[in-house]
Amino acid sequence: MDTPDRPRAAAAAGFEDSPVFNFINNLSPIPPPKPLDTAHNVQLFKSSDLAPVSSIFASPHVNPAKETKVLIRDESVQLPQELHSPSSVRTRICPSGSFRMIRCKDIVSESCNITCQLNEASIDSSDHTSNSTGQLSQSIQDAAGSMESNKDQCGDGKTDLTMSQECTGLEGMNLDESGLDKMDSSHSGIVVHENQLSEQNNDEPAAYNGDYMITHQSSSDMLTLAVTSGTETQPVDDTQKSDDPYSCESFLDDQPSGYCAQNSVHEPHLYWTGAVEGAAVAYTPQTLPGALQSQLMPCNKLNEPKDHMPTEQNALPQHLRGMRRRSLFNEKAGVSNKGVDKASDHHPVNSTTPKCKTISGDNSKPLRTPPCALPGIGLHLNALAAIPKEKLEIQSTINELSNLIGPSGSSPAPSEQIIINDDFNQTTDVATAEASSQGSPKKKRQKFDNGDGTSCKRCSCKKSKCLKLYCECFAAGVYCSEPCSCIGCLNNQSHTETVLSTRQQIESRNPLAFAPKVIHTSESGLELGDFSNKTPASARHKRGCNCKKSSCLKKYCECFQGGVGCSISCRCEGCKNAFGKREGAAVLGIEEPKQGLEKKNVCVKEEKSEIDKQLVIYQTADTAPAENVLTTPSMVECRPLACLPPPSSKKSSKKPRSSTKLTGHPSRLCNLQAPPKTDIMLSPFENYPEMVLGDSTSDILNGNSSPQTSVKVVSPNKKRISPPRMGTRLSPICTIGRKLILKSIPSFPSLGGDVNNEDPKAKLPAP
DNA sequence: GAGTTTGAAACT
DNA sequence: CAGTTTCAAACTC
Repeated sequence: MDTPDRPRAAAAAGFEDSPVFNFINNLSPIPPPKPLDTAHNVQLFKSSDLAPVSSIFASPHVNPAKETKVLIRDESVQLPQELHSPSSVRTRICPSGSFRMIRCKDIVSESCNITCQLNEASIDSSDHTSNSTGQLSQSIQDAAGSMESNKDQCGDGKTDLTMSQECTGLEGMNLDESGLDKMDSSHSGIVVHENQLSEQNNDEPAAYNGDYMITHQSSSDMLTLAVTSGTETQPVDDTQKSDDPYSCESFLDDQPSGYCAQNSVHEPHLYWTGAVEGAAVAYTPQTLPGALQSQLMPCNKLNEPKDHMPTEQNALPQHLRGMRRRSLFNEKAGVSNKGVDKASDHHPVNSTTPKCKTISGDNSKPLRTPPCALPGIGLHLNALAAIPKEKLEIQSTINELSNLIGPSGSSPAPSEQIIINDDFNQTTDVATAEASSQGSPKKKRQKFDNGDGTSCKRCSCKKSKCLKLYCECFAAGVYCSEPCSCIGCLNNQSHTETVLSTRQQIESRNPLAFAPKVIHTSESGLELGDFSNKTPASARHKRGCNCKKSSCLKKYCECFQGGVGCSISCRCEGCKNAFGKREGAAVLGIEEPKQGLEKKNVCVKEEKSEIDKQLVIYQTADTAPAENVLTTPSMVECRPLACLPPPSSKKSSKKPRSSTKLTGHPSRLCNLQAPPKTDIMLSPFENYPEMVLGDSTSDILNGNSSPQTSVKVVSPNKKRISPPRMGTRLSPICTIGRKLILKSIPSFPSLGGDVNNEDPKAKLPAP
């Protein structure tokens, strides 16, 4: 299977001659994932192995569905983390259906969550562990076997447990992905691995990575499920996800049914679900970042180098690894923190979170979810930033490989990845910006934001008792923790019921209230797709901002804070959002603030220069910033597009946007807007996931099913992929990859069935 | 660290 | 649904 694929890819890419290609051939005997359609892969993967596809896709509403979707995407990205992060662990679904709160535990966990979720969703919602294990056991075993074999390859010499694990994990990841999304898997998987590796070993030679990747791919086909399962059930590595002392601490695992609230990551269901999802999103980027980053990174040239995991990590026990990841995630947030993060990076333990107590189980202030949680959107960025150049390079190499390989198997994935990357870039940009901005003094407030708001936050609530959206912690679906300086805080474990009830109330008012504010995913692509094929940045502000004085150049602006450009849905005035002006709206003639587009139009260019400057500053400030710069341009280009389709609009205020989009893109929008809340479980987050994943999935699906998507596929450049980014780094390769991918994409029928876009949610029965 | 600004969230 | 108030973060000094 694989070998042929690779060759194909290589051939397609014309890399046959390339040493890399040769190397790959040599290294990876194992066939890459089937060329199955990415979508199919996903389905296959899940359906056949894990759970019925229908379950996954079918029910957008249900967390599972969403999760699955998310997972799908995330998997590619996140999986790697899972591998690393034991803590990550699994999301548990609280039998009770209660919410699960995410604790700071770590971003890692989040990422894990994703995986877990996927697993759960696909496999079994009920008992992830037991079930998954049972089902997965075989796959796992297989995977293990393959992995071992791979390990050798991977090992290059470095067969550390971590490595092996990673390899396994990676493989698993890949496999999963392959199963799910080959598309992503190829790249993402690889990337992720690299990232992971990089994390562990910053210095890891590219070669190693390459090997790794290669193995990946090769093995990926086989192991797909196994890995996943491994991640959850197994701990193969870390596994233990929860087991990891660090990772989730008792919360995750221990949490009895009741509220899992404490459970950090895993259970995202309600309350937390959102957070989790968000996290996923956010993290995704991080995790994804691996893949994405790799792609993006290369393109963007993230500078951050060293932050990633120190070589030490290799030696580090799994636990530590988990920590690392966390730290990475945190990094994201931490990126903002910068210096600190960097330091932390080296030492996973520290790194992650001072704020988020990773380990401590203080009741007084529950751990917060690290940036993790949300992420949505944000965290990822950090991760990206954190990624060392080396990694980038590696990634590039990987990309090449992936391109070669990927194409054969999963074209779509790349596109998605790319998209994701874009998102990440944005996020990263934001993060970097934030970091730069936060710079020194503000650190007090530093939150580990993902952008989505999922990150670990510190609130200072005085009157809201941390039970309102004013409270970032609450909004992020995390309990307040020590870092918080809140007064009269009820957002803690001891008031779980109150928290949940409050949350429900808020959700009842606004189902998307807890959804990440910014969606990084490719949604835009879909949405954009509606408008036009050209989708620029994937990330979009869910609701849109209403900035008047900040010109969308400050954190006051959610869009800016989220690292995304303003969209049509925004009602901002004098928008100068460096990540993308609302200009598009103006162009579209959609909503323009009173001030008028004219101004914007006129000023836009000038502003751009300013923005660019800012971006540059950010970049300079942070290592990663380079991305920003790179991205910005793309962003700029994209902007208009981005503006076009606001991903989702909350039901509440911003009518026009949502309406417009909705009409245009019922499928996604519907999901977003009308979150199907069947249950509490469904919580807004569900929507979010859909949003996030949905994008990817939907996109994929759409590609298959809907012409729009197809369009996307056809013209990747326009849509998701932001040329600039691509160009920045990998350009050649990346582009090639894209092309290949794109070509392949059409083939994917995959999810279409599920996704179809239509509103899955309606279908979702709800668990 | 205190005070101001800002815009989202909440309320009417 | 629109307008106002409340709130806490973001920002400035």
